[in-house]
Amino acid sequence: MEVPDEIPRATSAPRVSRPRAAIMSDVGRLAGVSHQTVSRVINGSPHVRPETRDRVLAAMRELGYTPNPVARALVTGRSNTLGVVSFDTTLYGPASTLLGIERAAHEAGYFIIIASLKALNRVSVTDALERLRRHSVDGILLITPLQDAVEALLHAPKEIPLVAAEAGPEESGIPVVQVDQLAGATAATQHLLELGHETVWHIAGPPEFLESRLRIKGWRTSLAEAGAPVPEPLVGDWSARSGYEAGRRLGADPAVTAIFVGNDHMALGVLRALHELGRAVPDDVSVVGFDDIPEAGYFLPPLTTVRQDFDELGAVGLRLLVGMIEADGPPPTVPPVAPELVVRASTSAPSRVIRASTSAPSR
Amino acid sequence: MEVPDEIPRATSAPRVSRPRAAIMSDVGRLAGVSHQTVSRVINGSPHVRPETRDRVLAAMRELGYTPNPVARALVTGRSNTLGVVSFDTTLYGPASTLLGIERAAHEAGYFIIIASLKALNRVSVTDALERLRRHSVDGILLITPLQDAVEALLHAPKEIPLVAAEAGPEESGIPVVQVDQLAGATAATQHLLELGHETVWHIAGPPEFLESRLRIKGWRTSLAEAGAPVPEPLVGDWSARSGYEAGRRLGADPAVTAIFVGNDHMALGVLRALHELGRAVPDDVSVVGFDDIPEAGYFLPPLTTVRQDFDELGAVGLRLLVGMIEADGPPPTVPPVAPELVVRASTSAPSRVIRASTSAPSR
DNA sequence: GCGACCCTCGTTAGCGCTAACATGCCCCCC
DNA sequence: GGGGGGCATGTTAGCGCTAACGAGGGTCGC
Repeated sequence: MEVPDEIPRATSAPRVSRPRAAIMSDVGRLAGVSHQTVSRVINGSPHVRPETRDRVLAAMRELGYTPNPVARALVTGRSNTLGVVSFDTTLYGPASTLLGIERAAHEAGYFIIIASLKALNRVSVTDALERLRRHSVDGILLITPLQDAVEALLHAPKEIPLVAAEAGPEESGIPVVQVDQLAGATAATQHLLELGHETVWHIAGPPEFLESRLRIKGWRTSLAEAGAPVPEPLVGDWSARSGYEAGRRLGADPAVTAIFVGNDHMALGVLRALHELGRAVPDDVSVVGFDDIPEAGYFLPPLTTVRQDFDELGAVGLRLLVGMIEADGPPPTVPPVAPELVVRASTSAPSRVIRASTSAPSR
Repeated sequence: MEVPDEIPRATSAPRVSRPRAAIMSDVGRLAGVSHQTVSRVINGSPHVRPETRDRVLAAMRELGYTPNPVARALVTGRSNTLGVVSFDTTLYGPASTLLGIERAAHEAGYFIIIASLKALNRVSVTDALERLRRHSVDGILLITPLQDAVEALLHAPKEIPLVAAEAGPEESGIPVVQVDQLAGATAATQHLLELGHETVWHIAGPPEFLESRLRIKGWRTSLAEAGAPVPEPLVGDWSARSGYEAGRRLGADPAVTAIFVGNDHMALGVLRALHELGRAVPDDVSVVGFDDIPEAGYFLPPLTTVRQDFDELGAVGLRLLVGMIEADGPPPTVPPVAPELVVRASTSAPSRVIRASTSAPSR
């Protein structure tokens, strides 16, 4: 090995790695081969004699050598790094998806580099894509639940593999992974309808979110198919606070006996509003949420909700992306991840049906 | 400009960037200077005539040139990328801290590359550090709330700037940013004591977590200082479920009138357990949480809790790290982020004090 | 028995950039 | 007015790696 000399430097700058890390030629020298042969061993070339390979491997071990990914990226244009464009938010969905992505990336041997955006619009998404591309990521995964982002994707560069998560229909030609929102909303609405409720009210998420629209659509369709009246949906912003406010309004109307809420956090606010109004859940009003956050089972009462497996979603997205990168073929279409209705204690048959000012026993 | 030729390739592999991205020499050629001058312009060297600079800038714009960060990283060893070692979990604290880090990194012009770990132990942390280092990150931020991780840090490489978040005392000589756990636990406990409770029970987080220990310590000290009896703390795992179980046990004891819970999620479980046991909150039992998650204000009843500004914590940590990288000096000591007691509706004076089997009015 | 061919290596040339030195050139001073 | 000293630039040499080609030696065929 080289002398790990301790030459006192004139500059006080703490030079990185005093015992400078071994490079390929060091390994080659120690193993008595050229650096190129070392490269062959590392990249699993078949044209290396087994005993040479062993010598190289031993030398690598002895020197504690690991290849420099940056140098490799410079020449190959590949970096074993994936970009994730994420909407800057604490929202449960994107955060959990990110987690699933990370986990799967780690398993697939990729690093994740994150570009988190304050706003999701055409300019910011395009910019993030470009920055990531310049960092020579091998592919990019987008967590882009907003309509505006979809528009940016229409003009996305074609040279780099892209996968969008939670990004709605494949208008952009970019492969999409998503949870089946329609199925989820339908399951929630039908559950309430089957319980005997005359109709189901809805507190939706912000209209910019594709999920909001899809859930509204699923809810509305189910209602229409059942011949139930379709009330005007209220709109929240996913927060418990907005759910609380919507809950106060809805709870004041005695005709309301069943509410399908756009997510669990808003549902929590609804629960509190209903409690304050003296409306018992589920006896007076049934409530269904969406997401199945880990706490949902501990609400008062435990919340019936639609489970979205974000972790799985992220993993599916990542595997699709890695597949596109490594197989280099056309992206396969991935079926949406199925949501699951989790029935707990916030829903029951209506004890009575009150319409406007008329009250009558149900059925 | 070169001819962006469309030579049909023998290989069917979709070669990246057909109209190959401009490089420095392209810009130089167009501006009539050498590539080195372009480099000078980019790096803000003062030794460039203003009109030359303008010509170069114009050429860059015309070609849509952006420097290749990988090539730059190879030669400088710096990449404008920061590594984050994060405990693989959905825990609110680490997740929020990560978010704060991202936000601040973006502002500081850095990318974040994440190494998320399944387990936090010496081997995994050391390995993550090494992998990140090889990717030539400029610095590493660790979100390592576990004791085991601290031990790994003791043997961390010294060549690369490191900052630990939520990592307890600076045993390792690595600068740490954290929320003042002792102050938070003290505030919670004293609040309950001042309300007139004889003592305060505690449901702690897992003992591997440094925060758990610190909060126990703060709680215990406050109790001791007030001359209040110190009950044995129960132990949960941060989940609502574990809080529920601990709550069932504690709630069954009529002597328990005040509980300081290690985090809000467990507090939610406690609230449900108490509700099931017919113990009113706050009339029969007061409950204080920790974290102030966004939903805490919508629990039934709204939860009194200790607010930790994780977002700020992440930002502070990142700024410290960037400071270390760019100033190259010794890391300044950063004061812990102050927690804040948020009083809501889950705490009140005890309506009566019941000791073991004796009942007597409070004071 | 000799050319064709494959296997196993080595040598060379970059990837796109920055660092270090070299080169003119103008200005200024004694 | 000639040399020293900036200034603005160009030239060269890498960073550590892979790709492309080349070379030596053995094997096989006819």
